[in-house]
Amino acid sequence: MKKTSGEILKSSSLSITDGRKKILDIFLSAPNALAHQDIELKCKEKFDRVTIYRTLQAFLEKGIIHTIPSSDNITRYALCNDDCIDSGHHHDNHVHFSCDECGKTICLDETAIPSVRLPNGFRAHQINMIVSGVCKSCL
Amino acid sequence: MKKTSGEILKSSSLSITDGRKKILDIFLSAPNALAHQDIELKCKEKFDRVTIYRTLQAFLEKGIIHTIPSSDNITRYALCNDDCIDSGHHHDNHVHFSCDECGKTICLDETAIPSVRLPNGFRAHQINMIVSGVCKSCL
DNA sequence: AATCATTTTGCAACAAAGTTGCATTATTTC
DNA sequence: GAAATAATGCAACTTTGTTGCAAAATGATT
Repeated sequence: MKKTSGEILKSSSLSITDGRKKILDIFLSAPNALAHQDIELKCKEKFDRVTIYRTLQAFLEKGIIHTIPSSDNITRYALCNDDCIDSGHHHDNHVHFSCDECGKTICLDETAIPSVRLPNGFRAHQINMIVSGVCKSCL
Repeated sequence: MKKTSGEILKSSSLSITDGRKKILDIFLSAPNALAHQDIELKCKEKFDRVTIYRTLQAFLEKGIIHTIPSSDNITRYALCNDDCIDSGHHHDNHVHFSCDECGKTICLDETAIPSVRLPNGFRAHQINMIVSGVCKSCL
């Protein structure tokens, strides 16, 4: 069962403000990962740019959202799944997909990152896999 | 056998200039991936910032270098291997490693990206895998 | 529900990263 | 070596992200 923005903020011990609720709601209803700019556009003339930056920072620290690496150098954020929030530490072990057609980036929550054998002397802490191509909607 | 910067520029049909040779030499002797800023520092007071941007852009288009996605939002570039340059289209099918200690990013040329099965309706064109952790030198 | 301590927000100012147009200079081509 | 072409440096600008601080909102306490 899906939590509301207020509930998520509460369980992350963040004070509940209009800005945070609004931004979290945007994430909750977004089908894809969002860049800072996407959020800025959706909050047009509502909140300061700086507030959005700080809100995203706070969400990141609390593990509500995670960043998705990209070659185009735009930081995109997506909601972590519930398990991730509850357990307190991240295990976003899923593949991210970036569509060349529509430009959207989404989490393939059901697609686990396959394991990889590194050369001797390397210790892995985190693995990211970003697949680009054509998504379901654009095919 | 290793090509010189001049030879690489020639075979990519780029005119041979001091700036391009210098920047390409930096890549040829670098053990790790380089950000724009790294190059700027190594070219201190030699070339304009804009020239470096345009040179990197040209190298990218010719497939001499490739970008490496990162969560920290810094674009890093690394040489493509010879096969990649010769064949004209990229197949950088190797894992990238980013060290949390020294901050350096390197290509694990010998470590191929494992295949992954995407959900129905998704068509993959390119796959990136970035592993972060502790590298050989920092362990 | 009023008060007070604590957070959060908006503003201004700034820093860093990246882009564009244009005149000058260097490289190719013949 | 001269003409055509391409690359460079400079200035100006846009976008992205950060910091300090005063004003406003939130949460805890009574």
